Order: sequence, then C-alpha cells, then structure tokens
Amino acid sequence: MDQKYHPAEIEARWQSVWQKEKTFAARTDPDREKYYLLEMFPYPSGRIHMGHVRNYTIGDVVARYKRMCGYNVLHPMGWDAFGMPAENAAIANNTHPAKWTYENIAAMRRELKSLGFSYDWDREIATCTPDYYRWEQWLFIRMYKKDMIYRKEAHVNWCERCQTVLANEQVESGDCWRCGDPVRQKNLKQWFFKITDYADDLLEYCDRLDGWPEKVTTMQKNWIGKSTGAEIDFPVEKMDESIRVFTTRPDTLFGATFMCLAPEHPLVETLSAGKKQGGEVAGFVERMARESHADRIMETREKEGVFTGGWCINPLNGRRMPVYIANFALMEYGTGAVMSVPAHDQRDYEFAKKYGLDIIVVIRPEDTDEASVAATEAYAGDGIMVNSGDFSGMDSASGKEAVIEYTEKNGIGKRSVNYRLRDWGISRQRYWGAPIPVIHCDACGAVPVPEKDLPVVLPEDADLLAGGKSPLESLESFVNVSCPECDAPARRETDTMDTFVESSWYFERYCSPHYDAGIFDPDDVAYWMPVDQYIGGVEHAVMHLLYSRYFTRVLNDLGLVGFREPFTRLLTQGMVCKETVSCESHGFLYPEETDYKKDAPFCARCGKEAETGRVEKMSKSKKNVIDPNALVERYGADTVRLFCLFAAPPEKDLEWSEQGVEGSFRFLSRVWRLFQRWAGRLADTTPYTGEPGGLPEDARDLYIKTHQSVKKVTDDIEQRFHFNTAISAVMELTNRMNAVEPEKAEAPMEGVMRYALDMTALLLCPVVPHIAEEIWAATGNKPGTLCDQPWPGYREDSLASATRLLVVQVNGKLRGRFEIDADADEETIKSRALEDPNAVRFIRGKTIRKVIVVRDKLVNIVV
RNA sequence: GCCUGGGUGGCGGAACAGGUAGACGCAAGGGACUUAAAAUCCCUUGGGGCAAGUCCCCGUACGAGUUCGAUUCUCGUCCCAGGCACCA
Repeated sequence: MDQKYHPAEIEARWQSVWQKEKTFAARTDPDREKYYLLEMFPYPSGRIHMGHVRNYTIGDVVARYKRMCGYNVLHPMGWDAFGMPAENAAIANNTHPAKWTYENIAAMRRELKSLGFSYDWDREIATCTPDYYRWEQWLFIRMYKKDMIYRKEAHVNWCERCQTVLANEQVESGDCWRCGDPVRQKNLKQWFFKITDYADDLLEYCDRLDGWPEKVTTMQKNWIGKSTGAEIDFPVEKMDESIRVFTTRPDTLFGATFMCLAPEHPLVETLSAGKKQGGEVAGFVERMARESHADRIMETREKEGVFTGGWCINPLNGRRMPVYIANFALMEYGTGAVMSVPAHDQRDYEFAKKYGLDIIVVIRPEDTDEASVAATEAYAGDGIMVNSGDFSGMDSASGKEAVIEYTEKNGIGKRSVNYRLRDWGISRQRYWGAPIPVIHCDACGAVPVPEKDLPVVLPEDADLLAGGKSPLESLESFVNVSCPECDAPARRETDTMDTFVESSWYFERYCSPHYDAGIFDPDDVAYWMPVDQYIGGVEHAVMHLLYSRYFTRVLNDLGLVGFREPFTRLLTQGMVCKETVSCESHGFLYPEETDYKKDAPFCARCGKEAETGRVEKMSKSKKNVIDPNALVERYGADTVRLFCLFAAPPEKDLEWSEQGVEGSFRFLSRVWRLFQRWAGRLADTTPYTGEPGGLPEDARDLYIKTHQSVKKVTDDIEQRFHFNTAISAVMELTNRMNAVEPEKAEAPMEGVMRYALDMTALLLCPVVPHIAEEIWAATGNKPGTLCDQPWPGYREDSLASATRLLVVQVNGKLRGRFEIDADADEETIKSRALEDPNAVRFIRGKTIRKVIVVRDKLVNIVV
C-alpha cells in the first residue's frame, strides 16, 4: 500500500479491470431476482456537467448496493441523441449533426467511464442509429394501423424571411432568434398521438404510483387537468345554428348573460356576415391570428373582445345573449365557446364591466345576503341557487346534477368531461430526428411504409441550409418515391419525430438492445421490466414521464408488453447550485476567471473587485459551472462522488462548495492512512464476529459501534436513499477506529479492528468503489473481489451496550443524567433519578405528582 | 390566484415512532509537530448570564393550542423555492 492516497493511479486500474472482466454485464436469468436501475439518459451535448455526475452517482450507489445484496442488476447507459442542438451546432460549425453527435458521445462516454459507474456498456444505445429508430418507425406504423395516430392542421411558429419553422424556444419575445423578423403563426398538417384517449387511465394510476414522489404525481394530475361538467347548446337567434359550450358550472346557467367565442370559432364568420360589426370582427380575428400562441396565452393580458352582431338564446330562461369574440376564449379547450356568467367568474366579470354587460347573481353563499354578492368581484364558490326558476333554493352540488338532467331530458345538453391535456403533436420540420415512416399518394392518401422497407433511413447528404426549407423537403432523392399500394409516383413525409418519442421507450430497448427480430425480445422485457428504480431531474416530471407512461400503455394495448406502468419507483434529485460571481464590466465570471484574495472575488481580466450573487442552478449562461473533468483530475472520481452524496440528501438541491470537496478528499485520505496503519499488521488476523459479551471494554465499544454502523448505513440506503447520513455514520466509525493506538492493541482488539476494517471497506464500496477495492485488498482480502461480496449483516445482540445513559428531567427540563444497566427495572430507574443531585435541587420542597419513565431514554419527574 | 415542498448555529445539514436540539462535515479560533510553510494531529465553537458549575436563562421563521414533555402534532400568520396559470 502506498504511503499516500493517489486516486488517479488506482482509479484507472480498477476501471480497466471492470471493463476487461465485464464485471457489470447483466444477463437475463429467471432463477435470480432482478433489479432494474435506470438513470435518465443524457443528451450528448458535448461534456457532462455536475447535474449528470450527481444523477449518475446516486444511481450507481443504488446499483452497486443492490448488486451486493444479491440482486441481478441491470444498469444501462445510452444517448438521447436526436435533437435540435446538433442541427444548430452543425450549421454554426459547418459540420454534420451526426459527426457532432458521435464525437460528443465519444467524449462523454470517456468522462462517464472516468467516474467508475457500474454500467453494462455492452447495452449502450444511441437513439440516432437506424438500429434504434427503425423500431420506433415500426411502432408508429402499428399505432397508425390501430387508429392511435391522426393528422390535423396545427399552428407552428413561422419565420417568413428564413422560410422555416421555429421551435418555441427559438422565438425570442415574438421575433425569430436568427434574423429578428416577427414570427407568424402558420397552419401545417401535422401528426398527433392520441394520448387523450389515455387521459383517464393515466390520471387514475397516479394515485397508485406509491413509489413516486407525490409532487410529481400531483404535477401530472394538474397537467392532465380533468374537469367534469356539461355541454349545453345555445340556439342562435334567427339562424338554424346553435353554439355548444362546455361548462363546469351548470348551476350558474341562469346567470349567463353573454357568450364568448374563440376568434377561430367556425361560427364567427356566419354570425357577423352582413352585419355592421363585420369589419371590426374581421380585424380582431386577423390581429389575434398574428399573435403567437405564447403571447395569446400570457396572463396579465387585458380581457378584450368585440360584439359579433349575433345573438343566442339561453335555453333555460330564454334570455337573449349577445355573442362576442374574446381573446381569452381558446379554440383548443372545450368547444371553443364560453357561456359567460359574470357574477360567478372573475374573467367574465371583468369583461362585463368593461363592455357594460348585465351581471345577474344566481348563487348566494350560505351566510351572505344576495345583494352583496358580486359587488366588487365575482363570487366563484358554491352556495344556494337564486334567480334560477324552479332550481332556486338548491345547493350548487345538487343544482349541477339537476340542470344536467334537465338539459339531457330536453335534448339541449349532456354530461361531459374535459381535459387540459392535448393530443401529442409529434411532427417536427427538422432534419436531425427519426423520419416519420409515411408516404403521401394522391390516390391512396397517407400510406404507411411497409414493414419490410424499414428503416426509413435519415439521408446523410441533406443540405441543412437548402433554400431555408426543411432540409428533407428539398432532397429529391428522399422525397420522390412510388406509392407502396398503387405504385404511382408519391411523396415521402419529410417531418421527423419529436425527440420525446425516442425517450418514451428506450428503457424497454435496453432489455435487449441488439435484438433485430423485433422492437425487443419479449422474454427479456418480461424479465427486466418494469424499471424498479428510475432516477432523474424534476424538470422531466411531466413531459418525459407522462409520455413514457403513455407509451407503455400503448405497448400494452398492442400486446407487446404485459404491464402498464414503466417505473415502479421514482427519485427526482435536486439541482446542483453554486453562487454566481459578476464583474461590473465583464458580466458573469467563470470560476476560472475569478481570483480570490481573502474571501473577496476579483475579476481576473480587469482586476476589479467582483460581486458575489445569489446561489443558483449551475448554468452556462450564469457561468457558475464547475467542470467535472477538472475535478476528477484534481481529486479523483471517488472524492467527487463522495461530495455529491455527502453534501445533501438526493432530493434536495446541492450547493457547490470547494471546501466541501476538499473535506471529502481529506476523509478519504484519512481512511487510507487508517488502513495503512493497520493493514500489514492485521493481514493474517481473523475478524472477530462473535458476541460482544466477552470482549474487554474498549474492544467491545468499537465492536458495537461497527454493528451499529452497518445497520445505520443499510437502513439509510435501503429505506430513504439518505446517503449523506450513511456516510456520516461511516465517518463516525472511522473516527472511533482512529482513536485506537496500534501499539497498545491486544489480541481481542485486533480481531475487532480487523472486522471493523472489513466492514468499512464493504460499507464504502457503493459510494467510493475504487478506494474501497484498494483498502479491501490491503488487509489481505483477495484483490478485485470487493464489489462481488455480499452486503454485510449485523448481529442484533451487538447493537447496544449493557448499560444505558438516561437523562433526568424535572417538568420536562433536562436536569441530570446517569448510567444504568439495560435490564434495570422501573423502580430502580425511578429511585436513581430521584437521587440525582442536580434534579434534587429542583424537587426539594415540592410535591412529586408523577414520575414518567421512558425505556432507554429518560425519566421525567413532574412536581 | 391555485397546487406541492420548505424555513434548525457563521455555512451544508442531523435528530428514522412526541422523549438529551445541533450528529457528520465545512468555516473560524487556539495549541502540538516544523528553522518555516504545507500536510497532519489535539482542543474550543448556538446566544446570553454569573457565585464559573455534574450551573442557570433563552433558542428549531412568528403567534397561539394539545401534552408530563413539541424541531416533530393542531390552528392561524409571515417568508422562500418549484409547478400550473385567461382551461370556461
């Protein structure tokens, strides 16, 4: 064993051993209990960042721990490799997205390997390979044939000058990010997955996902946004038309005084045709169409609208209601029409006040009189129905039912459910994505590519800047095909799929990543899936996780898998944060651009004193980033891993601290010296594993501490993933071991020390696997066997000493303490407590009313 | 506005089932070793008080309550973070 702890040398050595021996290769084995541990795979952006390091370290501890517990562990890694950054980078650097992507993958793979993660690298996948996306295309066709996919017109952000579609994040305050021209909305035919068919199923299962943080399931429930109510028809005056609305408050129907339509509503033109309002209406519609969706949806926006000139009739009371179009009415939700009840909806209230429309109170709160309702703002709560004809006097809940039944009986409405969740639009007018496997034929329509012709390979020779159009669209060799059904000349679909599609099923592909007879091997998937523990950032709480749950249901309904939920347990880890530093002339500063004199930061470029800002999520834009590579080089992977786990529990944010890293390194150096001090001497010593009874006091104390530590570390990892407290338990143990002087140690202590050393190596193995292997071997254990060792157990009879320290309270205040045999009876404990010299001072002269004895804890004397 | 979390020393964080608040680490101060420094090791470290102790008082955002006893449970208030947000 070297004098000093040199992580670089030992880490490289063990990593190559694990690679050569394929230590972490997973094999399907129905005779063994499986454990599938998965971390969210990264986008290959170029370098790994501290967020990845934290995520993957947490996962690695669990994977290695479960493996030692005897599970057959699957722990794969791969790349979410399609996406826009590759395309942008390719344009900026005049290279190809594939080249950029594969180079990044190579660099990041190297970085991940340098951290010693226990991946089965043979299962690595990259979603941009035809091997992968051909099965996605295959699945698309299956879904298409089962009527799970459809095509419809939908808005996209369009830049006229660049002749291109822009993603939402490429629209900067309404303008194109490249040329600065205003962005317009444009309608394009696009592909949609019918996720709304699964809305109820996805919603209901939220409450059964016991292993998920409630925060995430709540977010998903809100996102799905189920609301129940009714659809009701309002006949249009003097026309053979009616307007259908969706409402959650049928009990307020008598208070509806006007109607609001979305500007895109099909009846808008009919209603205003030939009226004097026609011009104004057309102008308003045109103005709304020009606004981007994001702007339209912005809250704080003033409610505005125009009268269409048309009227409709409230079917319950026959009231004439003016029909408006309004900016807040959304065509995508409900029916695109709102019955406006200004007395009981704040938005309608503001609109009514602005345009001088009637406000009629129809709900009275239990203990308020009618006159004071809706005086200054709408009353949106429940109450008693008033001014509502035969329904007056009913409470809101039964009123809702009654009105719905009435409309159903009279054929003017029906019970209805609406969701905030929309169908999933997956068309992207982009190059770097999986081609949608469809051919458009004038005669046969949209025809799926025959399975035998898959994959539809993404052509490599597309010109990314070709005429500003979607690169695939202008690639004649790709576009021009013959129809698979009638053989006539046809055009290939040029949209590619949303990259969320790839990440919705990759965990199933990992089970048999090289299988080429199908999307995956059914036996492998049946064995490994579902994922037992999934780990990733909260930022994916809704989209990725919801899409994955949806896809799993689709696969289930297509008969491809036998389960409906992909992830049994989910852990969302917190962000990695660091303070920002900025210079008044150079803006935010990278840590490398900052000099510290004393504690104050100075700008390395101009020498001026810089300002320390608040602690925020590490991001390139704020420049408060730390390069994991540099850290690994300086301190070693084990130190970096240890710090990530020790500084905070995994679900909380982690605040970066250079001193914290130093501290972690110091701890590992201390462990190294501890083993160095004892290793040679105890190489032939048998670890003591007997009962604690016969040991001398100091050896017994250490022995008990060791068993307690094993229990504490096991419980902390097993029950809560609280690695920070698990590590502090090991620190306490090693602190205790450090206090033992080798020169004075006798035979029983040597056996106990040897046992404690072995336990230390075992307990540290999942966290800092490289140094753990090294210290394990140093005491004469067989080199390279540590991570295959079973996780240690502990003796129940060695968790506590024979005596207990009890405290004495008088009226709940701490007054003294004493040590007593663990099996002392209650009377003995009481009398010892009552004799306590300090406690006596507080008891004297007072009447003892009660004495409470809590086993192993305390005695409280009430006076 | 609604929904979720969360407020504990100078700092990150402990206290798992109402029972010794501040484990473990960082920072700071003092000391040892050294010609010196680094590294390492030892000690002190929530605030206040004095008669200086096996001492007392205060203290877990704030205010009440339940209890022999509350960081932990209940009610109210304030603040912070994240998510959703014209959803009819």
